[in-house]
Amino acid sequence: MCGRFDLSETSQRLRAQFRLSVDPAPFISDDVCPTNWPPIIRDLDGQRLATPARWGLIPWFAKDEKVGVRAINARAETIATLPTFRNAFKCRRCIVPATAFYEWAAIPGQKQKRKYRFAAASGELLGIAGLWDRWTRQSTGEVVESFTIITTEPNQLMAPIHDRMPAVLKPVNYDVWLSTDTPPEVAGRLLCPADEEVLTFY
DNA sequence: CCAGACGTTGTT
DNA sequence: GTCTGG
DNA sequence: CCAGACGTTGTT
DNA sequence: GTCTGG
Repeated sequence: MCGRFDLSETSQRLRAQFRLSVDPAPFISDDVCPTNWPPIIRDLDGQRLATPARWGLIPWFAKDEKVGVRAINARAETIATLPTFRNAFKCRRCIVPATAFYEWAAIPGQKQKRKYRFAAASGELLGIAGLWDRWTRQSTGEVVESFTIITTEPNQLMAPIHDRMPAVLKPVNYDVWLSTDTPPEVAGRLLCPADEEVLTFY
């Protein structure tokens, strides 16, 4: 699973690595949590932009935003059919940029879990597959954009630590993942566990 | 038919 | 123990 | 995901 | 909005 990550990059670096149309607003945190508003990457009106969204997807049909706290992750295996995610999977895919993500594992005999940090072996940013949605608060008309991180099976590096991992996209697939012209069944094939050599951890 | 849920993870 | 907030 | 709280009353 | 459970 993925419940915390690190995003500590300059706007210029974000723009370069994801070929954004403009520099995004600065955002730095080595401890991004659910309900925070990190930037997510989308293709909007022909531009590739990184703009803030709330972590924890609130489905457009939800009556209250509390629904979002339960949807910080979405299983790759079920996004095509679950009501909360299926429309987003068809036409609202995004990339969550991250310097690293964290996983925790219990250590036998110890009370506190150990935290592991996973980063790209290349030193570049990770592009994690996500879905987003737009929700309107009935009482005020306020529009809230939110997102979830897609998880998949662990690769061999992750397996000893955890039974799920975020779906890390290959840079060569960024365009296809973000394009609304890509059919969901094609997009779904991009959500496989990362190759072992892509990540390092400590 | 209406009412209520709509999710993942880890842990038991 | 379990829920809420970040 | 973890950290921190863990309440009631009356009013909208 | 749409599905599930009663």
